Amino acid sequence: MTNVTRQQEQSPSSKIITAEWCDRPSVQVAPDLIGCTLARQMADGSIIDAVIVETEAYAPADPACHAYRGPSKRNAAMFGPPGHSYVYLIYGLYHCLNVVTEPVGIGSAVLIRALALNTVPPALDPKYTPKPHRIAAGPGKLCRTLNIDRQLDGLPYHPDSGLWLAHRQTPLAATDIVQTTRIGISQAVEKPWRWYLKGSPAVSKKATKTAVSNA
DNA sequence: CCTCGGATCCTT
DNA sequence: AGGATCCGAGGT
Repeated sequence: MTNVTRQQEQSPSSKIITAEWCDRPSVQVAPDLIGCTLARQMADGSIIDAVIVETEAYAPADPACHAYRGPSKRNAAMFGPPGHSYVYLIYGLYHCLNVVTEPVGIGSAVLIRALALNTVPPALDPKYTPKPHRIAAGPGKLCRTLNIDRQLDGLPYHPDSGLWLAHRQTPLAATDIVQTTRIGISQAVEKPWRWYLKGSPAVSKKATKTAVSNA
């Protein structure tokens, strides 16, 4: 914890993202998160921080959204306060990390799909890292790299949680963000609710392949 | 209960 | 194109 405090003092330009900032529709928050920082304090106390380079929005009336059919044990965090996490298990072996948006009672969130790491974690199995810049290029991969699982479900994004968000340190032009359709879903496939940082080598594989729009 | 399939990823 | 591997949702 003292490490975290010191780190914040050293980087006054990295302003923490608040719950209020996340209290908007997910389709607004998702593109705004591109270029922002996700930070994670690991078990050994070290801090990994990374630039968010790919996001997807999931909305209350969206059939692809886990909250579409109302609250359940799994998706409870989506109906909780904005600026908290929603972490779930997918395909029995990967986890996915979301930022909850909109007020309590409204089920919406932004899926973090890919990160460009500023610091490379020391003890990561080399067999998972043939290419260092792709270590977090996908929603399941980034959770594996940052050691994120359901223990972190429903926590506020805050240094005290060991997981937090910070605003962009430099402005990003709208033309640097590409908007396309979402990945891996079978419902509402036409909604253009995926955004990624143009030219980033860390966007997920399918995203690079499917890349269209903007120019 | 039982079955189906999923906001994935890696290997054939 | 298929397997790993768990569990929630929805129907019987």
